[in-house]
Amino acid sequence: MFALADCNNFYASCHRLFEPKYNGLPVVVLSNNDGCVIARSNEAKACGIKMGAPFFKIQEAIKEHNIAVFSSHYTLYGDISARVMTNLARFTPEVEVYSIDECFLGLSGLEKLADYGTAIKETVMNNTGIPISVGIAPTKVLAKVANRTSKKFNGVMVLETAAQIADALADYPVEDLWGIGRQFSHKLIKGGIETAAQFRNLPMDWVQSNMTVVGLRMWRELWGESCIPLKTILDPKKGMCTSRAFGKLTTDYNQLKEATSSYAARLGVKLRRERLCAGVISVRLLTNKFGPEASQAYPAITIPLEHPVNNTVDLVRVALQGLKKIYLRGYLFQKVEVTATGLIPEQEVQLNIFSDFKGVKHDKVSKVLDRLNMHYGAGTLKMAGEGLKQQWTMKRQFLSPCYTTNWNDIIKVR
DNA sequence: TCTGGGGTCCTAGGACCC
DNA sequence: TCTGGGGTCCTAGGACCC
Repeated sequence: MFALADCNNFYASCHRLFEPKYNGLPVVVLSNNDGCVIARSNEAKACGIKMGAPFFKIQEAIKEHNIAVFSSHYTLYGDISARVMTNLARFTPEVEVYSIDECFLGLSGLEKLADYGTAIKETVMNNTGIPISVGIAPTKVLAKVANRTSKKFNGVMVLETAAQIADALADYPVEDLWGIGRQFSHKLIKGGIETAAQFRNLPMDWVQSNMTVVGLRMWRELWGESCIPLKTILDPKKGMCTSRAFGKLTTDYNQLKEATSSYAARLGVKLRRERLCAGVISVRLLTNKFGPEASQAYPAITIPLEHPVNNTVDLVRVALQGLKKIYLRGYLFQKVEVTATGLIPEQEVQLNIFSDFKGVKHDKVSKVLDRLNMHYGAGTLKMAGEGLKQQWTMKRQFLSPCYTTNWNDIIKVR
């Protein structure tokens, strides 16, 4: 049996944890650049605020219902997530942290599953203050169904017998199944398939040929056959990307240079943290996709490196070479993406007989950079090319204090 | 004015091998 | 008139996830 533990309205709950005056009131959390809604408290959902709604389109509702608004704050969520996961790991050695707010648990050999689920839920609430829901079932796809259904009741649901499963699937919307996205749900609903039960009754061949082996796996899981194992060991990463929309669109080459340098440097920090080196760097510029057709451009370049690296100096240099080649005058760019692929572990990097790699010095500089920034705070020391004014940085108008990452913001208890 | 960021997996098709 | 059979590797594109 599998359990899926899922934090309720996670980002909104994180903010409430430090500002309990918002308990019971509508709260929304915005995406980067305060672009759109990515988390809502139950009260905000009840006000009709939709997931993904652009912030500028819901101003009236915000005012009308007096909804509290927060910019997203990922360091905070990361810290709270770690607390939740640590508590979940006390219940079983079989743990798969599936996302920042979700965790699969292997519950093989256990009895009284409903009681166990309740114990998990209450422990996490007591120890972290974060409300969670627990769904328990023989497969991961069914555990997802159980979890989602549980939110309508008391937050714990076990689907074990064939009758319980059939009952839960009977009116479960097909588009809410794990693995059914926009495209497939559209196709299915057009064909009259609206519930999970109807989907499960489709012939296997149809599912296989229309939805590939991925769809078939999901279909089998709905019949109780476990096809998606618990992943307790993380796969090595295949790619790593830093991409962020600017606070303001720009045509200015110098601003793009600053942003590209800054994103490449950030990528370096992420690579070094995981002790990986990049063999290939890609850079892409993007215009605002909501703008008129004629103003669109997505120039990109992929640059194989002679020598895999993770030091900031080399990464920034290569990324800027790429930018120079792809830059187009006259387009209003909204975003730059810097991606690392061909990742290999640091200690497996081979010297290339034909390259005159002189990165050893740069590697040392990066180590010093990381140490200083760790001690004095991110951004204390950076490359000159990242710029001082940084007019392109993202908008975060409703940022909460850094309760868990800045001594000055730590919460005071009287 | 304003519309997120970071990933995974699968398939088809082309280039290449013997 | 007719033009093999098996592979691997890579990339682009499309689907999905939170």
